[in-house]
Amino acid sequence: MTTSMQRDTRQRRAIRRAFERAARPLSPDEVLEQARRLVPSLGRATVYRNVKSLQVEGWLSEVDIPGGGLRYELAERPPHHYFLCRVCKQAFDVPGCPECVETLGPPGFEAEGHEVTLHGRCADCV
Amino acid sequence: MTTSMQRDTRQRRAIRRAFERAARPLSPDEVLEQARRLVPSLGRATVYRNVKSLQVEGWLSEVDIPGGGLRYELAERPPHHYFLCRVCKQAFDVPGCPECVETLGPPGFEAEGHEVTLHGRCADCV
DNA sequence: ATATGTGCAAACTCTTTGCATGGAG
DNA sequence: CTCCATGCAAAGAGTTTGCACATAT
Repeated sequence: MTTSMQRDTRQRRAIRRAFERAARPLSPDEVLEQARRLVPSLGRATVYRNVKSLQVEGWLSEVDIPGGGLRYELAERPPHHYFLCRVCKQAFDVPGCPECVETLGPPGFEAEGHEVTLHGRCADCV
Repeated sequence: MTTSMQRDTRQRRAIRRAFERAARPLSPDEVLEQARRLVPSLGRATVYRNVKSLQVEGWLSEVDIPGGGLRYELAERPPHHYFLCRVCKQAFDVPGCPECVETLGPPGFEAEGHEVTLHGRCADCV
């Protein structure tokens, strides 16, 4: 079981760098592609392991976008939602959060959180 | 390529029955379990093929719930959203749809639709 | 020096596809 | 009787894990 990841390796630095440079949530493949520019020999499993451990440390948060698979982004950001482009398949941040949402739950259900995802075409794909 | 499915088989009837009886979106495994009560020999691939073709016919619609994988439900229902219970992993319908949501998109982005998912504990798991 | 992280390959989960057989029409 | 749909098993996508070797400390 891998949860600690205390050592500062080239691979781990390259993965962190990818997120610091990205303005949007990244999929594991996007992280691999970006980080391989710095460490070409980087393996897929290392990306998965580091993304998982950076999550446990609270540095990354997981974003599950309907129809878009898993993504990750810096955890420090204020609560917000996502826009998935159906043309280029990239995910973007949407600032703000409609307060009204959690009151929708059926009676007797206890809502602890919510996700809102828009989909359509991004500014570059319109 | 399977898209037509014009014959009325025992398997297909059992799969339709499962959805007609369900009050909530069903995962492929839930469909298999329900439909096997009527046709024990039913195979997984048949569920996937029929669910796909019932979708193409417009009888089912696909529901992709963050953290909950793919589900399907009768297409006839009015637009609504979902509640995923983190304890029993079942998905439930949430009536209504906050109008405010699609205006959130960044400028230049064209939103064509949206999903809203609540998560927490359902009435049975509170 | 030594324990931890990496890279590869195999295992796993979920879904799709190829093919011979069973059954709807 | 003729094709189409089924069931099985193998193949794919995405993710996780076991193990020997490399390397940060």
